[in-house]
Amino acid sequence: MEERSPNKSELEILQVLWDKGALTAREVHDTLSEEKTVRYTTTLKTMQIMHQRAFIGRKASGQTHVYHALMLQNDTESVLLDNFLKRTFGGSALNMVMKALGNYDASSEELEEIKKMIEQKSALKNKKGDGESIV
Amino acid sequence: MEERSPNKSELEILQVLWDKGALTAREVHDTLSEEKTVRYTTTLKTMQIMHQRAFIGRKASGQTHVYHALMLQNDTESVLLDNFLKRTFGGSALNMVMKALGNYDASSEELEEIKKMIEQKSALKNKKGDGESIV
DNA sequence: ACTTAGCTACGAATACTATCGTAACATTGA
DNA sequence: TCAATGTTACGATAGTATTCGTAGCTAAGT
Repeated sequence: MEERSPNKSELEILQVLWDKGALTAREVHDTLSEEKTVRYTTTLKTMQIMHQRAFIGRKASGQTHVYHALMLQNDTESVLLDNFLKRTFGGSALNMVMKALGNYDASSEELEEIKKMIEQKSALKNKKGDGESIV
Repeated sequence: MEERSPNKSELEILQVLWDKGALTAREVHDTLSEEKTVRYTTTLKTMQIMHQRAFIGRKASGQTHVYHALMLQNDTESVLLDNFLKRTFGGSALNMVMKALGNYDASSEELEEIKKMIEQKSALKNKKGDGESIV
């Protein structure tokens, strides 16, 4: 089995593919180059490894390959979040959320969005508890 | 300069020290051993490196050393959170908080706690805006 | 035909992480 | 005294991550 998560540089590449869809190694590299300096063969090599690990798929198009993400962004983020949570906050999502809220400045709209989410979850919780037998 | 953050095993050790205060390598190792199997010299070696990196301090006590954390838990968690946020969520605390809320089951009390935090921040935001000149 | 440019494949160097074994020394108890 | 035990220090190894250079192939332009 040995299913693993993407490492730092692999994640960067996945994010480009999630953002822009299917791309050649050259296109991914050009995008990454806007952020950091790196050789083309480095990007290519990393993508070849990712292909081998089945993180991304590819289709031949003439002499080049067009790559696409095989991992879902949502799933990957959840796994990474869970790992990070365990590692850094002893698995307490509450602690992390509270710290995030404390450390970062959210706009009123964002705060409202989070509040809505919480009220929704609270409502669901009450509903569940209503008249249900104890399990 | 080259200030770095603790890696996985270093963080585990820091967490023990944060939790229990100043301890010998043996005591840290015994604590870690409850969770995973690892040799004593591995723990010691890691702590020696951490001492060299000034992550932890130590005082001689007879032939042994008593170690204590030099990094504050709060600061370290914030730095790690910030790194993780940038790396995985493109720096969007909102995205991460929403995903955490969606993925993990919080108790009513916890949801209430988060809600309180949000309302507090919202209030502060409105207050700030009130009658202040534009900066 | 030949040069240039772009592509893939892959070996290799480097750094970081994690782990362990061994040596050297001190302490303690029989 | 001496064997057993516990401690520090540190070299060595294995695995992972990251990066780059080179070789070989193909397409295109001249």
